[in-house]
Amino acid sequence: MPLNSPSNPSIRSLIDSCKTVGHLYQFHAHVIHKGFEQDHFIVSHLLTRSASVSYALSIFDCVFTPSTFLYNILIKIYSHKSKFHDTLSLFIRMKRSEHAWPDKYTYPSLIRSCSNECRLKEGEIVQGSAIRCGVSDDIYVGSSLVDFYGKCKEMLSARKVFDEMTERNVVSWTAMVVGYANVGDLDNARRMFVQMPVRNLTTWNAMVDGLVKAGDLLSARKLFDEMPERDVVSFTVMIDGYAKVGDMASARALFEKSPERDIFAWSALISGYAQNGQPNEAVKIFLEMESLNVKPDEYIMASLMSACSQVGSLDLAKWVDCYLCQSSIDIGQTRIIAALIDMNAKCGNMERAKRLFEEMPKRDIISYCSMIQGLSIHGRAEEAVELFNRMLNEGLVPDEAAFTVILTACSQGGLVEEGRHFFETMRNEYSMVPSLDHYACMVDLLSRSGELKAAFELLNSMPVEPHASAWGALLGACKLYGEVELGEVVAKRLFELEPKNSGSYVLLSSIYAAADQWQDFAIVRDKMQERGCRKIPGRSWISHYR
DNA sequence: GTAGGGTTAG
Repeated sequence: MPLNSPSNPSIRSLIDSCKTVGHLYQFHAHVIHKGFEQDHFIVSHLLTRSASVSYALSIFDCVFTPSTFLYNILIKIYSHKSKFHDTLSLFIRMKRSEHAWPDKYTYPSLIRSCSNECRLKEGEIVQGSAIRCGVSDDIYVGSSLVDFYGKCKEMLSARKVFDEMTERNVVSWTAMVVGYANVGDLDNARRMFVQMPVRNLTTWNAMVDGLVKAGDLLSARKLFDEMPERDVVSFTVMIDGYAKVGDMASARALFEKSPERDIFAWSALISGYAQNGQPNEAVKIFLEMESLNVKPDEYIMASLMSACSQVGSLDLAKWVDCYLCQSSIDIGQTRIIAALIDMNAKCGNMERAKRLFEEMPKRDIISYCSMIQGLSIHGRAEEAVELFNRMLNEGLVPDEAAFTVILTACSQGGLVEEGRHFFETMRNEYSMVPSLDHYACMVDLLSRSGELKAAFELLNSMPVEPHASAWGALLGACKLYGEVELGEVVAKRLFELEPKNSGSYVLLSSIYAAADQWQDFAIVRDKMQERGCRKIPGRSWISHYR
C-alpha cells in the first residue's frame, strides 16, 4: 500500500476504498506500522469510517494529544450510538484536556445526546456551557437546542431559543414544527409550517407525520398529495399511518406506488398486516422482501414472529426461529426474546419456549404471560396456574393483561376455584378494578362449569354494562345445561343489545327445542325472520360457546 | 490547508 506522505490527499480515497470493516482494520494496522497513528488527518478519516463505537474509541486512544477536531468527531459518533453518560464523560475528558477545547462544533452533538434521552436538566446545563463558550449564537447550536426542548416537550423554552436566534434556516423552523407536532399542538405546527420562508422535503415529511400521529389521516393524505416531491420517508409515514388505523388496503396501495422501498417501508407494511389480523399476508410480504435480498432487522423479525403466533403453525415457527438464529440480529435483546418465547409458546413448541424463558437473565411480566398463555392454549391450565404463582413469588406485580391471561387459562381449563381466587386477588390484593374482559372471563368460567346462577349474578353486579359476548357465553351454557328459564332472561338482554345477531335467536330456539317447547321455538324463529337476521353458518361468535 | 456540528419514518 503506497503510504509515504501521511497527509497525502489520496489518503481519503484509500480509506474510502476499504469496503469492509476488515479492510479498515488492515489499513489501521498498516497506519500504525508506518508510525502514522498520530496523524490527525488520517485518524479523522478512520474515525468517520469506523462502524462501531468501541472501534472508534480504540483508534482515538492511539492518539497522544487528540485535538478539538478529533474530539468533535468522536463525540458525534457517541451522540448517535451511545448512552448519554458516555458522551458526557467524553465531553468532560475534552474539557480537562490541554490540547482541546469545546467549540461551536462540539455542542450540537452533545445537545443531541441529551435529546435522545430527554435529559432536560443536563441539556440546560449544556446550554449554559455553550453560552459561556460564546457559541450560543451559532445557528447549529440554536437549532439543536430548539430540537432538544421540543423533544423534551418544553415548547415554551424551544420557542424562547428560536425567537432569540440571530439567524434561522429551514432546519431551525423544521425543528419547531416537529416540536409542536410532538406535543400534539397541531395548530402551532401548521402555523409554523405555513409561516416559514423555505420548506424542504424533511419539513413536509415532518408535517405529514405530525398529522398522522394526531390521527388526522385525511389531512395528512391531503398534504401528502400536495407535496412538491416525495421520498421513501413520505411514503412510509403515510403507509404507517394507514396501517395504524387498520386501513391495510390504502397502506398496500401506497406501498405499491412508492418508487423506493427501504427497510422502514417493508417494516410498516409487515407490522401493519401482523397487527391487523392478517398474519398470512405479513408472512407473504416478508418472503417477498427476503427474495429481493433485503435483510430484515429486529423490528421486522418481531412483527414476523407476532404474525406466526397468530397463524399458530409449528413448521413456520421453526423456520423463523432458525432464520433468526442464523441472521446477524442480536437475539439477546429483550424485545426479540419476548417475541421468540411468545411465538414458540403459541405454536406449540413449549420446550423451546421454556428453554428461552429459563435462560433469560431476568424474567419480566411479558415473558411470563407469553409462557402462561402458551400453556393455557395447549390445555395445560394447572401448569399455567403454577407459573402464575411463581411469578407472584418472584415479586413481579401483575398488570391487567396478566390477570386476563390467567383468568382465561382457568376458564379454558375449568379451574373454577383458582379462577375465583385470582379474581378476588386482583380486586383485594392489587386493588384493581376488573375490566369487561376480566368479568367476561369469570362469566365464561362459571358458565362452563355449570354455575349459571353465579354467572348471572356476576353479570348483574357489574358496575358497567357487560359486552354482549359475556351474555352470549352464559346463553351458550344455558343451552348446554338445559336452563330454559334463565336462558329466556339472558336471551332477552341479548336481543336488546344486539337485535340483529342471529346467534342469540338460534341459541334460544335450540334451548326450546331441547326442552320440547316447539311453540316457543316457532315464536323465536318468527321473531328472527321478522327482524331480518339470518343465520350465518360458521361465522357467528356463538360458535365459540357451542 | 486537509478533517468536525443541527431537522423527518418503527
